[in-house]
Amino acid sequence: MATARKLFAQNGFYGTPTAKIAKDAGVSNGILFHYFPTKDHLIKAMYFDVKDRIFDYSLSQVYKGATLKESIYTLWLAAVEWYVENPEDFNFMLQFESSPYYSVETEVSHRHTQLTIELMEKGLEQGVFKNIQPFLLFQIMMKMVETTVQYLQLNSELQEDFAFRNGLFEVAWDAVKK
Amino acid sequence: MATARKLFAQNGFYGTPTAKIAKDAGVSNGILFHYFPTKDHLIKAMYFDVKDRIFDYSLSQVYKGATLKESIYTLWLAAVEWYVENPEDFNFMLQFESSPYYSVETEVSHRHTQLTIELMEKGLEQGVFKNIQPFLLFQIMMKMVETTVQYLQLNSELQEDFAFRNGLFEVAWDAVKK
Amino acid sequence: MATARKLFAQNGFYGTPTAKIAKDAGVSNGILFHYFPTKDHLIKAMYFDVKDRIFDYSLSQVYKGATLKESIYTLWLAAVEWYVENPEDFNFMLQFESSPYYSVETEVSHRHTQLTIELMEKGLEQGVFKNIQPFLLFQIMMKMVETTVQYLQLNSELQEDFAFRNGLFEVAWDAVKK
Amino acid sequence: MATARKLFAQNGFYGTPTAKIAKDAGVSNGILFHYFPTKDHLIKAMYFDVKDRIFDYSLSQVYKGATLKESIYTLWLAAVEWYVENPEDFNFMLQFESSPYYSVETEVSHRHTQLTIELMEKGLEQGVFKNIQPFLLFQIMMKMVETTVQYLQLNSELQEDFAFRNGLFEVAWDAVKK
DNA sequence: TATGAATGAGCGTTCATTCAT
DNA sequence: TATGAATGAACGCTCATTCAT
Repeated sequence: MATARKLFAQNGFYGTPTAKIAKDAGVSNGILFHYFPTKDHLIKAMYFDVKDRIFDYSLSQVYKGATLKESIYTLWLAAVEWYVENPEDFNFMLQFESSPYYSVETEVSHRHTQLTIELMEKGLEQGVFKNIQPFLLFQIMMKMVETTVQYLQLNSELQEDFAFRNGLFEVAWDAVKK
Repeated sequence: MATARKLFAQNGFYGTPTAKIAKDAGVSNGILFHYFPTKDHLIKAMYFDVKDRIFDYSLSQVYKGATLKESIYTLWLAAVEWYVENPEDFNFMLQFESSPYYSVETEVSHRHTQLTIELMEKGLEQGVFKNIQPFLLFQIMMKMVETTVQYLQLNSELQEDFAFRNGLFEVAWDAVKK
Repeated sequence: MATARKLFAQNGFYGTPTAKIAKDAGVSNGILFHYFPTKDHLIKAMYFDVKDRIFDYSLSQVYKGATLKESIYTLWLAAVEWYVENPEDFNFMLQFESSPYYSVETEVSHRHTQLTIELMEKGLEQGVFKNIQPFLLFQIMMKMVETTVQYLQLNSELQEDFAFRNGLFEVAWDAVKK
Repeated sequence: MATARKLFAQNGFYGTPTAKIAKDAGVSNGILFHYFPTKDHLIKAMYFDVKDRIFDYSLSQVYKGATLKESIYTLWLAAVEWYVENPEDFNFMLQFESSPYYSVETEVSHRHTQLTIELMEKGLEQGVFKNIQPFLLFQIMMKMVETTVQYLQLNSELQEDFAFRNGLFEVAWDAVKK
């Protein structure tokens, strides 16, 4: 999957033959299909793998006793940082989410999405957010992650500029806060 | 191009053979390559075509004497409306922008982008926006268009709800305003 | 189809790659699938082609005013001769009829089968045949064709021995006659 | 071999991967090649296995002191009955005999074939058969077995109709008798 | 400007067979 | 004797592109 990630990032799903994935990974062509019955299965499995790793990283960043805004900030920043550190993951998700493989159901089923949506619901209860469905709030926040990461990729000198990131979190926060 | 748009929306760039485009369009396989030397040329031409049509529609909506916020609102709403009315255009752009065909240079070269960025610069001069580069402001606004259209596609009963759209414009506006 | 016939006879359906058929036929790999959407379509088309050619040859041999036995003899002998002259056709049919492609419905639908069965029905009406369903009578006769051709292939010195063939027709005739 | 027989009957030699045979038999993929060095060896071994079992069954049916016709009848009927009871064996033989695996030499080498041919030779000596080589007489009889079994498979309501079978033996007998 | 047959490189997948354990 | 992961050649089929007409 690591090899596939790299190649997909470089050439896209369709520009990457399974044979090349196997070759670059130093294994035989056939064995790929022993673990993933089809290329589509591989791609879907990679989606969950990325989501899982981001989720694990995010959990490692949150701490007990944080306020709601702090928690959301931590999750938001964790996603940004993960994608900046792992641009292949970012590129993969971008492709995946605008491909026929993606569905909202799949996304919502993941714990990372569920956790974030729960925080949105809490914010709605506390009256800190605009009156918008929690899934849409989630989407808005995540699109800001996307925008931020894309901009940081184009302007790599800003990648160490924490004030910049924090500024963009405030953009996201101002968007959803009442 | 209309046939290609429909097929690309249904099956993606890679899932749509040129032969099928030609067949569905009622022309011969060969003639497609008379007008577009390669499939890539077709795709790029379609990108500019969508952009052009959105731009024309947007211009038809703005009016002299509008305030800055009104102008931006008009442009923002025109994009949302266009994509809601022409979901194939939306689907096409989504695919295009996360494909290897897309580049920032291409996007910036278009008059639609340039016009919007000029408005962002004006807002910065007037001190109504946060201190963020105009291209990034543009991106944030456009991502909110994307988010809005996607949400409207999933919840089609909201497509006639103008208050909903206006509310989401305020979300976008709050994001960027100082 | 002629090239396919030759290769199928040598190596069987499964031992003959479509690429080899194309190459031996002096055409490109791809064009094969322009005329036959799949290898299976090619195989089925070849079945009807063989049947058609045997039928045409058989019709050219029968003559007006022949008695029932003469007519059946002519048909039987035409089949034997055709297969002896065209061993690839014979080999193809042998493979086809014991493959999943074959079905009784397909066979019965062909004019060659229908014509032969009609003669069997006439024989039943005239009381010259044993009381056996006409399709089974047809099968018995055809199996004797098969047996005869196989034996002639193994003993090629008999291929010019018309007395031998006639003798085997009498075997077939004795089998079904009352 | 029992599992292979079932799968070959359903999907043919080429439609049945060795992996599936092993899996359905509840053993590992590799062990198959411990007992049969190649798939071809398995198929050939299965051929002899079917022949052996038919031979054993046939011998259990013949009795001392039978006339020549009775002996032949018993052998013929034993073959028909075996194949009706064991359609997978029949299907297997049909495929095998029209495959590149089959050769006359292999067939003649089997005791079942030899025994039957000996009876044909005895009949020729006694002057009850037409003047035809014994191997060809054998083939004619066996083709009638084939025809009979195929017809019984298509018309299963006839499977208990012993008069029908006997009638078809008479067809076979009339074919070869002088 | 138009047709559609022809090309051929390339791809996803299969599967008999091997091999380390 | 047994496992099942690993191999890699091979195959059916696709499809962007070319070309004769």
